[in-house]
Amino acid sequence: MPNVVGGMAPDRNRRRIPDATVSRLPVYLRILSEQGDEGVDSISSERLAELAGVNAAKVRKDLSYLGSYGTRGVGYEVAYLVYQIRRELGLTHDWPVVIVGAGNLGQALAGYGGFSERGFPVGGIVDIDESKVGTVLGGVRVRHIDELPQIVQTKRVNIGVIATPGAAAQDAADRLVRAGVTSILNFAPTVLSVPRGIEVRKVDLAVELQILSYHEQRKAGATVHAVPGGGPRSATA
Amino acid sequence: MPNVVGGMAPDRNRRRIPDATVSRLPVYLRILSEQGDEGVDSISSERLAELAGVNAAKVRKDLSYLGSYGTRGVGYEVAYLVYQIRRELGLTHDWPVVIVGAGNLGQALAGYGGFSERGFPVGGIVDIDESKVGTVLGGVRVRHIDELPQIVQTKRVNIGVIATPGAAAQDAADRLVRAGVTSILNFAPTVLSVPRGIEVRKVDLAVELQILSYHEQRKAGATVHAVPGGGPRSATA
DNA sequence: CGGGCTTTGTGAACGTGTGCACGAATGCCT
DNA sequence: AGGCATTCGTGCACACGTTCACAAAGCCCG
Repeated sequence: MPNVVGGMAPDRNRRRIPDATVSRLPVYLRILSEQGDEGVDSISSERLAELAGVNAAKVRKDLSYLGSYGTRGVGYEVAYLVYQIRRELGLTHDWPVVIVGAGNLGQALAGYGGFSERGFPVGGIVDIDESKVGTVLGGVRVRHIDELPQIVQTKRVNIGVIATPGAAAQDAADRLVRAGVTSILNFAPTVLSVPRGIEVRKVDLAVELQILSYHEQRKAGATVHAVPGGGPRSATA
Repeated sequence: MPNVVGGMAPDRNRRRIPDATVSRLPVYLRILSEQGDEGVDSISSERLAELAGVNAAKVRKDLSYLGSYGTRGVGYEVAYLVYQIRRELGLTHDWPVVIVGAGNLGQALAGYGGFSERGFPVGGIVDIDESKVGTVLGGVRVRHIDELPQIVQTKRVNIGVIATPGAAAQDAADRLVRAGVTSILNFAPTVLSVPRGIEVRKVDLAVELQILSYHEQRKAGATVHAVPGGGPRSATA
């Protein structure tokens, strides 16, 4: 593991990478992979920044956390950067995921090929509804949620995806945690409560749309000056 | 309740709400709506914070931006807060959306009822593939992408949803902007370049999974204990 | 009616993230 | 070989976000 770079403290550098940086590394990775495929083998922070839609200094600072060095006056070697980022993100091997919920979203996720393609093969899909069990989605048979522990163990699954209705999400999370999953990607519009050490990320469609709505409303409000009924008419209690 | 805030500047309070706060308001709104449905009519910042999984002081500061005041010693009136947040987020009327891309994801989005339910009815779905045109998804007929301007105009659409493959996303964005859309929700793994004033939000499955992967990899590296399913079986370098 | 209890609203401290600006390192050209 | 152009790495200042801590404001009870 210590691929020592000279006399500097080797692993000391591998300490905490800021969250903001971690969330940008996948973007850099995708761009660098594309550039690599196109035959580009060296890239400057400025070019990468342009492609990623961020500031060049930010790119350099982000990359500096990797301990992966570029060459001054030249830039970064694309292949080496790709390797470093993949390594830091833990993408040197596959992470099978298990999907809970075989409804609309679960089906779409299972059918979406980009999952396994990017190193996250669907190790299983489960649903609580007996009538869904047995159907095949994206080449994977839907199994009953009670089989979750078994799936997680045999397939060495660390990541669970919750694609249930909101009301069922907490139960799904509990089951996932009990089965041994330590990271959860939650598509349900619910705040999950999980034990310490379990990583949860939320993708909430409604929240995103409502944020956009806020900005739209703001634009509209700036234009329209005299809004009829501008104040709260009554408490409506 | 004296909801008429006497001498204070009324609309002066409509200053910029911090981004971080805007992104939490939808969460508060959902929780408050649920609480309201359950008959709760007053709630403290502490309780709301617990349900939202955040700090109580943060809740109070967030709500203070609304200019909507609680009652000291008591808490916030649920119905009034709901009204205020909905108003601030621009949710007092519907925002029809148009979906670009009738593939796997587009179909799932169209079929997902929660869209219209939450005030974002699907005003149209378009695809560039002639063979998809005419099929019906979630009660909406797929039309050709060339009809985008017409759909946007007649349905008064401000928000576009990109559900295309990555390679087609920039073109979709360009078409949406040309058609008059000013907010975009992008599901494609691509950094979009859009004119100033166009709001873009990104939902990237791969990025989320890779962030989780990072944390998993980190855990595995820190605690190397031989629990089955606990760590990466081999580094596979 | 006043004291005590509760809970808000917010100033201030702290932590995180961003962007500039510049020294340092490297390659290239003469 | 030396100078020049380029680009990285990073110290620093600033902006933004979070959390604490406490005074102010209201309710309740005796």
